[in-house]
Amino acid sequence: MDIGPTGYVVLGMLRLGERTGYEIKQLVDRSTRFFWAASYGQIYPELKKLEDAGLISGAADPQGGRQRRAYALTAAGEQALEEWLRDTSELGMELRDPALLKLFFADAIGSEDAAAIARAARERHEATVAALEEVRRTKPESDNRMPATVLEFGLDFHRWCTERFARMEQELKEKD
Amino acid sequence: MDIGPTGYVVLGMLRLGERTGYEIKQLVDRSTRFFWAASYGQIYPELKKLEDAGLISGAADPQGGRQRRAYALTAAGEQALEEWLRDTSELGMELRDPALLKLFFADAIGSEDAAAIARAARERHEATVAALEEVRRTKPESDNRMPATVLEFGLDFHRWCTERFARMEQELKEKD
DNA sequence: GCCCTCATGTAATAAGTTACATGATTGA
DNA sequence: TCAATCATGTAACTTATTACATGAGGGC
Repeated sequence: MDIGPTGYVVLGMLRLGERTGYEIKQLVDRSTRFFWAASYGQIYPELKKLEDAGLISGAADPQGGRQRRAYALTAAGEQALEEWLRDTSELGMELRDPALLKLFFADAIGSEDAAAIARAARERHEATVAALEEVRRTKPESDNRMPATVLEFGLDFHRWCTERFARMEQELKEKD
Repeated sequence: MDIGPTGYVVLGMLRLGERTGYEIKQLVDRSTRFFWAASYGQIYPELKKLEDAGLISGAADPQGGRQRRAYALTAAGEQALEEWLRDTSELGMELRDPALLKLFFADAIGSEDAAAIARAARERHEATVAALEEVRRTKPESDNRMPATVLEFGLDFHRWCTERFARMEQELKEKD
């Protein structure tokens, strides 16, 4: 059996402590989402698969009449996670940006319209910066420092994009 | 019927002149690939779909006994392309980076191993910069300036990533 | 003769999103 | 009481990749 990156997201989140599928989704949404998203449609089946493989173990943990199943990393799961972390052979960043795609073809429209694409892209990155700053503001303390390190990378990344798109916007307006 | 971004890639490539599916794939691989990839498995079915919708028109154009079908943009196709280009409502950049994902969980491994992830990521971006510089070097002349504008963005982008990952690598090594 | 490029296409598979169904608890 | 949140799960769908099959032309 082989685990995809999304499986390791689950493993990684469980390394920080026992969690339910629901909690994993919450965590993903305010942390890895910006460079690796995951939906319920992936998380729940993945939990089942990982348990079958013995990498995690789940236990019913109802709160009142509300059903709840919390999972914990097994020793095998911890080992699988660490092995994956140490493998640097597949680290290709994948970018999908409809804004760059439209700009690529934007000779078909006026440079004012092209500038509007750059402006909209800039605004999106500004919004992401604001969202990440909010995440940083409300982040719980922890002895794990890497999440914060990656968060700073994300902030710098979207700030850079903001500025670069702003520059492109200006250049497109000038060449009118 | 609605067209996805990949359909517009086809439309956009055809706006530059008559092309076969094979040629579109070549073009994509040395231009939009860095922010929007497309495989034969998408391109050929998409060509059929777009022709059925009347946005492009194909004509058999065999070279000797070698079969060949060249497509051209119709007036309706040109209009559809321009409408899509002017719509700035869906410009969300999607990033998927296994390197950032691993770094996020890298508290589970030593900071030397974490630094190795950052180093590998940096090397990948360096390779991409080299690839893009090669593309720039061998680019044909054209009156369309936007492809070059986007290429410069891509170069700056991967250069920035190179430096930022290098910085992270250093910081991880220092905090040993 | 053989390999590479040109050229078209499909089938199987993988990956992921969206929408829905279900139901309990909590707080206003 | 009503909305929001907690909680689990699946089915349908979309999107895209990989691998394969097929075959002609050009250059060594």
